[in-house]
Amino acid sequence: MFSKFLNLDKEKQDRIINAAIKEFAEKGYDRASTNEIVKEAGISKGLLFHYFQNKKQLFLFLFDYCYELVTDEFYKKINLKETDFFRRMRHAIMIKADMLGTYPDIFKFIQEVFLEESAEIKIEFDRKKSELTHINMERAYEGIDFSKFRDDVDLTKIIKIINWTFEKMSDEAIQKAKLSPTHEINYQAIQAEAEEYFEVLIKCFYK
Amino acid sequence: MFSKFLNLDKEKQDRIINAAIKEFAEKGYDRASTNEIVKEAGISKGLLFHYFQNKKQLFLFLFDYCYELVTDEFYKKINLKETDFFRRMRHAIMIKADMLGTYPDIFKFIQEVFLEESAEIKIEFDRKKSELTHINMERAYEGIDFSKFRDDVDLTKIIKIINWTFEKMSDEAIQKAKLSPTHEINYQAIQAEAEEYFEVLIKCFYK
Amino acid sequence: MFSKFLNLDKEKQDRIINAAIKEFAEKGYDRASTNEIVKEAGISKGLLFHYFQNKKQLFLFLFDYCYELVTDEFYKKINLKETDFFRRMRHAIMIKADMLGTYPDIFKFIQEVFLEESAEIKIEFDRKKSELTHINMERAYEGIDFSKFRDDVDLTKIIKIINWTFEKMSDEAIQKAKLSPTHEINYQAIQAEAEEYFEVLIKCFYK
Amino acid sequence: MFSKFLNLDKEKQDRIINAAIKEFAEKGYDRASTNEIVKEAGISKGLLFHYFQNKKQLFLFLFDYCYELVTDEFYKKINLKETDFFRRMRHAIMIKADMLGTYPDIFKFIQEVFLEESAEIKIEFDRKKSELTHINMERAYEGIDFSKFRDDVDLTKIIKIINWTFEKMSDEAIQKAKLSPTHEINYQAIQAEAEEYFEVLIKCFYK
DNA sequence: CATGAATGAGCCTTCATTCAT
DNA sequence: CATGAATGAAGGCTCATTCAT
Repeated sequence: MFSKFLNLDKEKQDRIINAAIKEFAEKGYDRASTNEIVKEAGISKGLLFHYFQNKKQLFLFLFDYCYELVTDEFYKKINLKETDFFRRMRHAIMIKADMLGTYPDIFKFIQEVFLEESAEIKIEFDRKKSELTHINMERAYEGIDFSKFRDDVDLTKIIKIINWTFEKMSDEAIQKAKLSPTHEINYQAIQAEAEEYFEVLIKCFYK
Repeated sequence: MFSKFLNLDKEKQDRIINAAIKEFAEKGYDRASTNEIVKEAGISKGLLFHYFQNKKQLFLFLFDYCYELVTDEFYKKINLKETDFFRRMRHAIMIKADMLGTYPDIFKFIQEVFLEESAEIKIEFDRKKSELTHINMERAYEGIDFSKFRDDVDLTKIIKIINWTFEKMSDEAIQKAKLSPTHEINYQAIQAEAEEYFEVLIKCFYK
Repeated sequence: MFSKFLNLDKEKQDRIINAAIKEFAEKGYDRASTNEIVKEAGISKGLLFHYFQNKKQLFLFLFDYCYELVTDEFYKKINLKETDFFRRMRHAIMIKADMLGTYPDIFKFIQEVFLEESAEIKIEFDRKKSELTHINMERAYEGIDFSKFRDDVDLTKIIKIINWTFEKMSDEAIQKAKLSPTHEINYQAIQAEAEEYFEVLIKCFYK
Repeated sequence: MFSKFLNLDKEKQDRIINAAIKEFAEKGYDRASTNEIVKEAGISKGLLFHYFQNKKQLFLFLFDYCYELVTDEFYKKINLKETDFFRRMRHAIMIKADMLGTYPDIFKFIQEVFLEESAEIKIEFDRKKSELTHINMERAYEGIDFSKFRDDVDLTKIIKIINWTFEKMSDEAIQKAKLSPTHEINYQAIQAEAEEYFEVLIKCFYK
């Protein structure tokens, strides 16, 4: 599919990828301009469409690229030896926060993908997005000691509730950041808040 | 502000409102075309801008319109005499599911508003959206008997977790519907799933 | 032609005239909006077109109105007993400067008329404009003692040169004002400069 | 800035330039339609904005283009060896009259620029225009023998008066032409009139 | 492989003018 | 007289995509 592009020298690939991610992250799918992308990447109009048939394909490629990059990085860092659910989750959250600092554009792009409702894009992405969500946390449960959870209720439901809690918590943090004057996310505050939720969840869901 | 428009005969108002809601719901703010709206509404280009100064104002009006309609309807139906948290919530979910069937475009539009990231719209809407979210459920807690909840953990956190759980559950249902061939939401299945979560939550969060 | 309009009560007439002059003065013929005029005048769209068939007729009416007002005022004030050409001219310049302070919109409007090149307006106004120019100064020569001018050259040419000199001088002053930050015309400086030109012209053109 | 455009083959450049100059000359900045320009030039809508970011930039380019063309041509033809002020000026006027015949649209466009009051254009052009005015004649004074002028009055004022005289004379000629049925300028008549003014000015301003 | 000129439909918005009330 | 809803052509401009070179 994108083999032509992948045969390019890495430096040019990166220039194009970064330019495209930045533009999509900033403006969203519809408003993103291929013109701006080629200008930023320093390549010609035609070339972009030579490698990626059209805007949609480019977006699709970028999504897969980011998906892989983020997931790889995450699993390289996560400690699968830690068997306590909450300690593992705490670590995962810290890793995510860290990556958000290292690859802000990529995260903004991914966030953009999740918010993107552009009709042209929606259907084919919805499956991908739900996959990614599942992986985001659930794949990370390898080796977890689930026996600590109370066993009078359905474990999978508890896990879902916990995940949803932290997803919503981070959504709220992003939302709050958007309303603040600096638009900056206060990671320390999030961490602190997360700890408080950890406490509640442990009390209610552990034996 | 929109007094000119509101003095129109109801039938024409509705034609315009419905056409606009449909277009925005389908395509999102950026891609929605005022051309399509006037064509669907059967009015002239100029008239739309006679009533609503510009696209943004139209969107704003529509948001307020839908907000009011949905909220009014909801509070007319909800039984504030029911003091049990989970029974009240069960009722609220049923009402919402009902309204989703009655006003599908309006709900799609509201959902669109919440996903909307168009730079032109974002800032002024973010506040409105967060207000609406708060109201959506929290205003509905009037008269609730909170003494039933365990008191070894922060009550507000529990409430948040519960709300988030049902929000995410319904998000997932919508998501699932979009991936199905008919795009139809299976309300019965949702109801059943909700009951299962109710059970878990009651067990864990009530005394 | 405009008898319908002239039968209105004076107050309404004035509201309309002032609103229209202001709009045309500010934006020029093309960019001036009849919408703004009716809004400012507090009348309905239809009424404006009831009195003045269309935008062009309104502009024409306004021109005649301003022309008359300015000329009347000027001849009321000018002292025709003064027979010395330059003293008379000095007085005329002072009167004009005065009126510019009293009726800034009207003067801006007249200036606008002179600069207006809008194809729709041009032809029918060119004659009027050249008439007005002639009157502006030349009608004011009644009773002037032209015997003071040297008689080895054509008197009419001298008069033209003198008029042109002061016209261009004031054009330059307006131009200079436009380039300054405050956009304000420095009348004292103009007066002073005029005196210097008077001196030159008297030396060269009087016997 | 306009390098894209300047790399085009000359023939297409000319088609665009001529179409644009003609449209602006005829209708003025505001009323000029980019639609008309592309139609006349036989190019697509997009292409015009590919070369010139927007209408204003196009106008700016055209101004510089005309300015250069006219000035270059003028200084190629003027004889700087002639030291007599009035003989030099007579020559300059003849050259200008000549050029007006060769490039009527360009001159109409330049005249248009000078009359242009469109708010969008005004500020950035006012400086340019005043520069051009200064150059128009004053740069042409190199090597002039000013000792022939009477020295009991300020020389710079005399020069101004002379320039203004010929500027106004030519304005009047253009004005007269516009009122005539054929719209044609009678160069012979202008020449003759100019000679008469020369006589007056020489008598009054030379020693 | 690479360029960037060229396309043209589509975008939102403005506007003078008309006409039923 | 007076209103203001209604019209629809025209405005400047953007954009993904194509194609001759």
